[in-house]
Amino acid sequence: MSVYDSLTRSVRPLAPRRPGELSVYCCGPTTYDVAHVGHARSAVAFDLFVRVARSHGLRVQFVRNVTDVDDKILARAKESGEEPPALAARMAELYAEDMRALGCADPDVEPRVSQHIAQIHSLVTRLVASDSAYVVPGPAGTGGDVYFRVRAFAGYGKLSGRKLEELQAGARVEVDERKQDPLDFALWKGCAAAEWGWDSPWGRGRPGWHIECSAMSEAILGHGFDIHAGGMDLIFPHHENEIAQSEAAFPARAPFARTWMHNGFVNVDKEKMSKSLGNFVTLRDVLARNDGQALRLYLLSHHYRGPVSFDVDKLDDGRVVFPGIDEAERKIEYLYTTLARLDAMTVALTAGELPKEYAAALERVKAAHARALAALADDLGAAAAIAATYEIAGQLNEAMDLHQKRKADRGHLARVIGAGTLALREITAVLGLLTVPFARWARETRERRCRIRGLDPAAIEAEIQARADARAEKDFARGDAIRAALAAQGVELLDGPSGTTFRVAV
RNA sequence: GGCGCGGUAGCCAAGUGGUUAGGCAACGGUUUGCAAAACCGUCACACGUCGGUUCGAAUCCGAUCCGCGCCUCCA
Repeated sequence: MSVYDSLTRSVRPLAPRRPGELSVYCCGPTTYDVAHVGHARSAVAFDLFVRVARSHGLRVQFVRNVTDVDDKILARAKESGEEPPALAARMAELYAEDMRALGCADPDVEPRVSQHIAQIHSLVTRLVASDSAYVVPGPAGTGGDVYFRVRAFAGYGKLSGRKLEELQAGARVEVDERKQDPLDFALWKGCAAAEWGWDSPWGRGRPGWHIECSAMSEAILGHGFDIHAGGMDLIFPHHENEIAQSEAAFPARAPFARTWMHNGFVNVDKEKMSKSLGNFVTLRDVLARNDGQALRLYLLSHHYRGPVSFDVDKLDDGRVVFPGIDEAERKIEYLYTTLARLDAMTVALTAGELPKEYAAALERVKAAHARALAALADDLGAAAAIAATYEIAGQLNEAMDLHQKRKADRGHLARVIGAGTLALREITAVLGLLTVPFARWARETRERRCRIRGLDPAAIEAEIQARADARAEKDFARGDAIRAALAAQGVELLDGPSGTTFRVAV
C-alpha cells in the first residue's frame, strides 16, 4: 500500500523500518472540551489507515496521545471551579466514547502528558545542554522558561515548506521580550508555585505545547518511527517544531518520523470548522440525532486529504438536523438491510458451468471487490471503495431477488451471492463499517429514532394490531387510514410473510 | 505579501492522458390488496474560463476568474 507523505509531498509506498511492523503516532485531543466533527475526521481517517495496514498483514502499533496538560485546560477549569486534572480526565473519557461510537478502534497505547513529565524534563535538559535551547529565569517565586532556538536547527521549515525569512516577513509572530528570536518557541513555561504545574530543573512550570509529542513518541516508539499523523493545521507550527526538537536533540537518529500524514478540514459554510470561529458541531450533538456509523460513512465518502463540508439545517420548529448525515444513515440502513436479508436466507451452491448472465454478475462482484481493495491501498481511497460497496450490495440484492423468483437457478445464484457476501463483509470490515451487530444496531436505531420523534413503540404496535384486525375484516379503507396516520409520523409499516413490522424514518 | 488546496451533470462526490465511478433527488417501470423494501431504466457522451501540447485532455502545460486554508490556539 502507499500513502501521501507531507514531507516529500508525494504518494510513496509504505516502507516500514522493520518489515511486517508499523509504528504509528497520531496527535490526539487536548482535553479541555468535548470533541467536534473536526476531531472525528482525524480519528476516522487514521483509524481507516490502521485498518487498511492491518488488512495488509502489518502488525501495527497505534499510539494516540491525550494532551491533558495545557493552558486551555487550566483556563476552562478555572471557569468551572473543577480541578484541571479532573476536567482533563473527564473530557478524555468522553472523547474515547465518541470515537468508539464512530467505529474507531482504541489506540494500542494512549499516553498522557501528565505521565511523561520526567521524559519531557530529560529532553529539554538535553536541548539546553546542546545549546539548542536556552533558559530565561522567571520573576521571583515563579519558575523559569525554556525556549527552543529555532535558528540552531538547520532543517527548520522542511515539513511546512516555510523559510525563516518568510515567517518573519509575515510579521504576525507575537513579540515576546524574553525570546532571543521571535520565532523561538517554549519548551517549558514557568508558573507560580501555587499554580497547576510540576517542579523542574528550571523551577515550577508546565510543558510547552509541542514538546509532549516529541517526548512521548520517543518514549514509546523511539526515533525513526514509521508514521506521524494529525490534522493539516498541525503541520505548522506543531509538527515543524516537533521535528526541530527531536532532531536537534538526537541528530544522529534523524529522521524523527519517516512519513507524515495529514487529514483535511471539515468546513461549515465553506469555512473551517474550529473553536475560534465558533462554528463547530460537537459529536455529542451529532450522536444524539444520528448513528455514529453514519457520520463515519459520510466522512469516508470524501478523500481524507480534501475538504469535507458539514451541513447544518435549522427546521422551522427549531430542531437542528444534519442532512448529509441523515442521507448517510439511510445508506447504512441499506447495507444492514442487505446483510440481514442474506442472513435470513439459505443458499446451496451448485458446481459446474455458470450461465452467461450469472457469470457476468459474478464477474462484476469480483471486479468491484478488487477495485475497492486497490483503491484503499492507494492512499486510502475510501470513497471509491464505498462506491464499489454499493455496486456489490446492488448485485447481491438483485441476485437475492432472482433467487426468490427463479427456483431452477438457485444453485447458480448462490455462487454470486456467496462471492458478494464475502466481498461486502471484507470491505466493510476494512472500512470499519457495520461493526455493530445487526440486532443491536436495529434496536438502538429504533429507540433513537422513536425518541427523536417522540414516538412510543408500544402505541405503534397497538395501531398495527388495530390495522391487522381491520384487514382481517376486509376493511382496507380503515387499514390504509391507520397506515397513512402512522406514515405522517414517520412510521412505515412493512407487510411481510410473517406479519407486519415497522421502521421509523431518519 | 509568502506557501498551499479546490472548482466534475439538479445536489453530494471519486477518478486523473483513450474503455460504465458511486450515491441522493426527480421521473418511468417490475413487485405489492394498498404500501414499504429490493431491483431495472432515464436524467449522464459532466469536468470554472481562455489558449497550448497530443492521433486523442476532465486528466499534461500556460494564463485567467472564483472559493478556501496555513503563516496566530486549532483535528
